[in-house]
Amino acid sequence: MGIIRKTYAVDVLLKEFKKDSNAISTIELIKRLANKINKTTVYRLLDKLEDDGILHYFLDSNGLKWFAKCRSCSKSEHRDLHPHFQCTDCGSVDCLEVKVTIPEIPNRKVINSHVLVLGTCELCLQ
Amino acid sequence: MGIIRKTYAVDVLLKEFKKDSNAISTIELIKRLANKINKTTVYRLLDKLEDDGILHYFLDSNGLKWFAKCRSCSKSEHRDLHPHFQCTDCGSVDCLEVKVTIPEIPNRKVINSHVLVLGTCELCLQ
DNA sequence: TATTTAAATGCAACTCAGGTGCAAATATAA
DNA sequence: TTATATTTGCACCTGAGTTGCATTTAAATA
Repeated sequence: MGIIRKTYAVDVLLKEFKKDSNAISTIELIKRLANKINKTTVYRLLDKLEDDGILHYFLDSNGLKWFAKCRSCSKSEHRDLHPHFQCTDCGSVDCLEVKVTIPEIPNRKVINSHVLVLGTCELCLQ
Repeated sequence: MGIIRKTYAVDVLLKEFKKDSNAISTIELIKRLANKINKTTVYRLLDKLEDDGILHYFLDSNGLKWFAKCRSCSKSEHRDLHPHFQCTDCGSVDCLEVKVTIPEIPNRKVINSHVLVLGTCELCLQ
C-alpha cells in the first residue's frame, strides 16, 4: 500500500506521534481522534504508515496493537527490532534502546523476535 | 479459581496436552474438542489450569493465545518464563529451553518479559 | 446408598478489536 | 478546469473471548 497523498487525516494522525514520544495504542488513537477521523481510516492509515517504514507496531501483553515512530526503518525493511517496555502500573509503553540477543537455536532458523518487557516505569517508580 | 473436581471435560482437555508436546492455540483446541466440550468450558478450564500452574500461556505474533504444559511451575508462581518459537511457515509453536537475558534498564524495574522468536522450524527446514 | 449442595457445564447472547464493501469526497495529474 | 484514481466515512460484518443463568454433575454428608 503506502501513503500516496497528503491528506488531513494523515496530518492529524502524524501529529499525535509528534507530540507523544511514547508508543500509542490503536484504541487510544481512535479515542483521541474520534471527532476528527473515522476509526476505519485510523486503522488503514496505521497500516500504510507501517508499510512505508514511518511507524512500527508490536503487541502488548493483552494482544493489543501499539504503534511508535521508526528511527531507522525503510520501506523495504523494518529495523525496529528493539524490545518494548510496558509499565504494569500505568500501562504506558515505549521503545527500549537496549539490545536483546537471541541465542542460536539448534535445528531452527531464527528470522526475528518480539520482546516485551514488563515492569515499573520511571514515573511510577517515584 | 483453580481446578477442584475431576470431570470429563478436564480429562479430555488434558489428554490433548499429553498427546501434543507442542503448544496448542485456544482456537485449535476449541476446534478439536468442538463435539466434546463447549467453547466456554474450554476457555474456563484453560484459565483454571493456568491458575494451578499446570499450563502456561503466551501470545503469538497475531495476538492469539497459546497454551503449553508447565515444567516447573507451582500454583503460587509461574516459572515458565522461557521464550517461545513460532514457525512462520507452518504456524506451529513450541517452548524453547534457551535462556534469553534481559539487560538492566536504567530507571526501570523489570518484572518479567515475553519473548517470541519467529523463524523456520525443524520440520519446515527440511 | 440416597440425599444434598456447591462447582462445573452448555447455551445464548454479548463485548470489543479489527476488517470489508461501497458510495461519496478529495488530492493531484493532465 | 477537468478527469480520475486514491482516500474517506458509514454501516455492517468477523472472530476471539466473556457473561448470566438455568441445568447438570462430582463429591461431601447423612
